[in-house]
Amino acid sequence: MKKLLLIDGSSYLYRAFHALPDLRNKENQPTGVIYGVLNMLKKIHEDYPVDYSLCIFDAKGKTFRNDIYPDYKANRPSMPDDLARQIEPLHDAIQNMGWPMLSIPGVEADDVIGTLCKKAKLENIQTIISTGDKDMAQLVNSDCFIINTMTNEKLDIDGVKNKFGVLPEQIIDYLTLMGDKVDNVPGVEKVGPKTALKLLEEFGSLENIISNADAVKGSVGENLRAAISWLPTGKKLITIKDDVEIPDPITSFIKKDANKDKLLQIYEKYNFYTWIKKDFENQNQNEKVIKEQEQAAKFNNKKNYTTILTLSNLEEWIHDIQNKKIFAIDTETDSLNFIDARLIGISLCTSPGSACYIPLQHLNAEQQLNLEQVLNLIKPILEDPNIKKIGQNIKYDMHIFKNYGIQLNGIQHDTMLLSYVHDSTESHGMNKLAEKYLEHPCISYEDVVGKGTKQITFDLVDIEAATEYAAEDADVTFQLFQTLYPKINSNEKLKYIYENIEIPTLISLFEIERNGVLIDSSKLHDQSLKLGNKIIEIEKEAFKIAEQPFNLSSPKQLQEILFSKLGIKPLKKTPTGAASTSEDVLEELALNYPLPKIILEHRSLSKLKNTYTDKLPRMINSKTNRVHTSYNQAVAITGRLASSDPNLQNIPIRNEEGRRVREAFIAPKNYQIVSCDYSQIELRIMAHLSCDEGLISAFKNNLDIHQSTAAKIFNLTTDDVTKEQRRYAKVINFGLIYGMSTYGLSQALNIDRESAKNFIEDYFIKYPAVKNFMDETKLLAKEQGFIETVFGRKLWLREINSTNGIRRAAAERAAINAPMQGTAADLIKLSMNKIQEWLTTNKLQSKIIMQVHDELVLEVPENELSEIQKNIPRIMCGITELKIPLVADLGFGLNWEVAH
DNA sequence: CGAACGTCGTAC
DNA sequence: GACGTACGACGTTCGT
Repeated sequence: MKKLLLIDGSSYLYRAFHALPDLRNKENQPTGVIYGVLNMLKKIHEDYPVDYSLCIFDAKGKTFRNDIYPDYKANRPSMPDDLARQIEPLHDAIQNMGWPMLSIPGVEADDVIGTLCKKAKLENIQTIISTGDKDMAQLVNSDCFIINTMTNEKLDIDGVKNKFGVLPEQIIDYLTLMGDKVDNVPGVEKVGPKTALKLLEEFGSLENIISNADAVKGSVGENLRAAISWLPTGKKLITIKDDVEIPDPITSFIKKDANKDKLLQIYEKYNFYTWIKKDFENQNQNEKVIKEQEQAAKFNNKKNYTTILTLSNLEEWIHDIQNKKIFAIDTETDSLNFIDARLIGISLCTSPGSACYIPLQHLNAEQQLNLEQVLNLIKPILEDPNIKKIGQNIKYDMHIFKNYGIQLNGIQHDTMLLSYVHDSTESHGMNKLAEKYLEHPCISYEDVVGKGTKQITFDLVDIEAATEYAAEDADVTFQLFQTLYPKINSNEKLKYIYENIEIPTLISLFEIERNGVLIDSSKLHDQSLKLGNKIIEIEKEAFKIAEQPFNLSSPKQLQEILFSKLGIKPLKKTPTGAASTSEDVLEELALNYPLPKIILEHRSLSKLKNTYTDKLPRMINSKTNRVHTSYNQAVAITGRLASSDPNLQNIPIRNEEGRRVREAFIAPKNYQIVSCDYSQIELRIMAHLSCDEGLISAFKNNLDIHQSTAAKIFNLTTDDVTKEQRRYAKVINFGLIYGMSTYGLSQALNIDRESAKNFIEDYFIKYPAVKNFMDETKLLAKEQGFIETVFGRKLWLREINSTNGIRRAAAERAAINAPMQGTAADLIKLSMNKIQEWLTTNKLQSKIIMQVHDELVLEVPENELSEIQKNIPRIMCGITELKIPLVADLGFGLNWEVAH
């Protein structure tokens, strides 16, 4: 049976107008309805593939219903101008999409639909009506059902019966009794759904009700009798016509090819950039292929695992690897600290299911090959760039081999990074990946070495168990690669991110981590002593005020002292309902009480001491005398790096005392610390993404962006901007990047919400494209479930359509922030890789020693300083072309504090 | 005694 | 609930 889809375009119009934000293009023309209706049309066509389809709109002017009843729809306000202006362009767009469209004067869209519905049934064609209008329920029959696109509710005969309690053929009578407020059609006074249903159940039809009107008791009966003369007219108004003159046969309602040139023009004119990408770059194909592969993948459970105990066996494996030229590798060690870790064993896998484990430094082993001998034999294949390696977090294995003088070359794939690029929001641990993609539960590390106090190091694991565990790791890595790589390889953008950003970043990070940072531990030690003394003084003072000793770092005890003992009123609650003692609360309380101020001081000092001045010296490696942080490349969902053990990306800078920690990040003798950071990188990216002319010109003219923003929103010349006004503008600028609300801004600026709201409104008036960018980003995220960075990194936002408002709002903020934070992350990774490559090819002694999101820190021999000064900013600024210039500021000195 | 959680604070 | 992304210190609670 052929199918016909009839779309009530007019009901779409109003829905799009009210449901969507006031989107506008660059000429300030409203575009939300055009976007919304097209979007709904795209979706319905996708969800209901049919043979024929037609989109019907109401024609302009009066209809036959006005002749019957002059007050028909008389209560309707005339169409808002912003909506009316979008109708022509919308019709134009629909026609260029190739979708058949129709409007017939003198009747409503409903009547056209009703007529076609009847025609279709006669021609044995099934009809699907897409509308939100309940009146259409009268059209439902065994070959016709209604789909409400908004609610996804399907109304067939049973659906109508369930929803209204009456059959489709009774709907006209039912509605006639109730009347229709929206269309200004009266019914029987005081009769609503319940009463109408009851009457129909009793008498079956309107005619029967009328002829039995005298039998109806009470006020319902009175009202009914009063309405009798009206009801036939009401029925005429509510009945959808089925005999409209329609020029074309149903068989002519076939989708034509889209006029791509025109469509592209339209998309450009109305700023539907996301559709330009979607409709003109064919990525749907890829996604289908990926889905198929996903279903095919399962763990190959052959598990042919061998322990290598003889040289001849080892040589066979090496030979096999030389032939295959690609293999998975994993190392077992006795420590997570990559500098100190000793190599306990190596596992290799050359094809699914067959893997080996080479025990090297197991204690209590009956038999085991000699470490040096094995390393000498496999060194050539490990260092051969033409023999490709696959690993899971292979940066770690690179370090382990480096500890034995082996440079792991030919790094082709890292399954952790494949997973990260594929979907950064998932976890990328090997066991999780194996479960997800191979449906294979791995032996867990804890199963092998135990946990807690009973945990042993890997060298104490017996070789049989070690083989089962370690060989499986290599096997799983190989199989994960086989499953994951096609997902990346089939998508141009993700392939770019993986091959041109993440894999090279892995290598750069290996170098940076290996280089380490020189720390002046005696300086930090001095600072710790001073801080310790101050902290003791402060504690004494606090005890005096509280009239008792207590733990100043215990929020719970502090709550007790402040809010019970001293009787101070709590200002805020924590998410769990306890009285908050957070900084902003204490700050406010400090205006009236002495203790909060002391607590704040204590918090600040003990944070410094515990987290930095005490911790950093302890992290100095005794072999290298340097601090080697770990950069985790696969935790931050936006594409940023994260640093840990120790975290070098949150060293204090914002106040004097904290800043002094940076003085302990020093250059070796005859070296300088060089710091080069991108200026206002995220705001620049916002300017690029939003195409806002005001922002772009500010950056092109190299203005102080916060000052320039202040001048705009306060209507001043830049010279007249006060420091306070600049501060406000700065908070707004940063708030925007984070999707800050009026509440957030009011808190940050300590102003009332009304003023905060005004600030944001003023901002958006002055920077309209920014507003538009944010609305469109949110819409796009809702529509496709993810957003992309400029370079095509994909970030999924699964909560974006959550029914939980709080979660949804959080996802919306994340959606706004992600393209900016993520693009910035892409940029600095690209720069870092290029700089690392440039240093290597030019055989410079300078080393990158840290990355802090928008900043690269280097250790530079004095004789290379001028070359570094010249080239690092050059590379960073030229890494890509955006609509705004990139600016990188460089500083240098004997320590990081001076350099930055 | 350690794991898990809550709260707070540091960076960009 | 309210500003995005991280890491980590400390205290508390809970279960072994």
